[in-house]
Amino acid sequence: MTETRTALTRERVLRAAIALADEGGIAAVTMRRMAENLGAEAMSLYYHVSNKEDVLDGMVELLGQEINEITSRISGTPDAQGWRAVARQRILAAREVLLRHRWAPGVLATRTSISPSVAKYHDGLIGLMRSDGVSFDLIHHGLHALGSRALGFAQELFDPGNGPVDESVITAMAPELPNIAAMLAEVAHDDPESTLGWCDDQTEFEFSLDLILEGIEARARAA
Amino acid sequence: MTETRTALTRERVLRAAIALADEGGIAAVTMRRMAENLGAEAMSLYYHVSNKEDVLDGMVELLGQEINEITSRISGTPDAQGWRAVARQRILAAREVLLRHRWAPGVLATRTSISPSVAKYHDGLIGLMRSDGVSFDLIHHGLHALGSRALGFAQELFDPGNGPVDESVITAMAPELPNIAAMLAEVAHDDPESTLGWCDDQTEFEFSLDLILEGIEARARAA
DNA sequence: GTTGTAAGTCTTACGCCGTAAGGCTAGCCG
DNA sequence: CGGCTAGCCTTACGGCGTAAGACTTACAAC
Repeated sequence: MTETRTALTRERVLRAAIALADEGGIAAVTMRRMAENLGAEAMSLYYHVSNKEDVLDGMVELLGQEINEITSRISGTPDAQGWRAVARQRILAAREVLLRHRWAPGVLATRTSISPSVAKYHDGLIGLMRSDGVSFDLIHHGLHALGSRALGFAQELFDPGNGPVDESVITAMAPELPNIAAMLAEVAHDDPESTLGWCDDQTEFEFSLDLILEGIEARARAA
Repeated sequence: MTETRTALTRERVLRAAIALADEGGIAAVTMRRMAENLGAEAMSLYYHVSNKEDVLDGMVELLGQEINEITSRISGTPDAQGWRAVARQRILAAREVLLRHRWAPGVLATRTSISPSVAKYHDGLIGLMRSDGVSFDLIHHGLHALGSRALGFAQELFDPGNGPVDESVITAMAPELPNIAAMLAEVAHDDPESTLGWCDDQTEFEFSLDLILEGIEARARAA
């Protein structure tokens, strides 16, 4: 008569959250509803998840894993084609995942810490460009220009608020993120007196802005 | 002994909301706190504002006005300099306003309707480019590429969700927004069989992506 | 077999939130 | 004077995240 339910796990909790968000938007994700869908009580989730913010972090982490599973299969080493074609493919593949999880852009925009899987994704892009000879400095600016377009949508963390970049997160997992670590080592040293820490928002913004405005102008001239 | 307080108005309510958000982030904006800061009760606000969503809409509207007051003073007609220099100035000026209202990107991203003042701002940009001979088609793609960078930050409405663009909002105020109206008339007719309505997200995304990737590549070659 | 311990779950409760329903008050118009 | 309406308030409801702590099970040690 002992009705055995599948045991709760962090992953099951997060998958329940994602299922709810996929179906009803991020507002549909509440601790009570997650619990209900898992046949448990709201407070039981807190054993596997520290709070709701942790749930959102976890959703992003799983999302990143889903993206990496797909994009890692897109030729890590560009053969005949240069980095740009490969990057394009990966970004458009990531976009397809995002299109299945409409809640993701909004949630990504509110994260204050870096998701390991999302970091890994960017690490792959950096490695791709680097292997084709692009300088870390340009890669760095370029990723800012792409912004969240690198993840398949157009949205940028404009409001990090969290002060200087927490490099410890990156350096701690340097073995996993060799390219980010290498870039950080070089670019950070190149510009030690930056007013806003590693990434000067204003500088990055103007770089991107000019890149785009010039691109439009060039196309206008061509027409 | 009748203690006369300043009367509540929609504008005072919205300004209270903005003040709260400026100070404590968007989460600090609650009906009760707004009322308290105004020396009133929460439910009294509902006479001047239909609900909280309306408050957020109103905050964006005032923000747009603040931006327009500044950017409208930046040479509407480019003289010696081309459209690009003027657009750059306007966008960086808008950015400064955004930097004073850190809550704005996140709130803008969640709006489902178009704010008149923000529409007016974009109308100005369109007019600027058009007056310099850029085609509406290219302007249209270009604004998508800029995304929310046109407003001074980097974030794009990826998830309109609201289906096809509600053109009635635009056409209703065509006298106020001559350039948007003109662009819409031309571009919409140009591409009647677009699968996703007026703005094909995928097309726009790829246009922007290629613009940026090519720009990075060009700079890499130049280095 | 009994007991101790820890993991996992649940109960209860608190203070927030947005807002529905409707009451009070003051000024204006007939 | 009586009624109307604009403007503000009171009360209350159902939702939220989660703190505090009690219960239940499983298993190890004796």
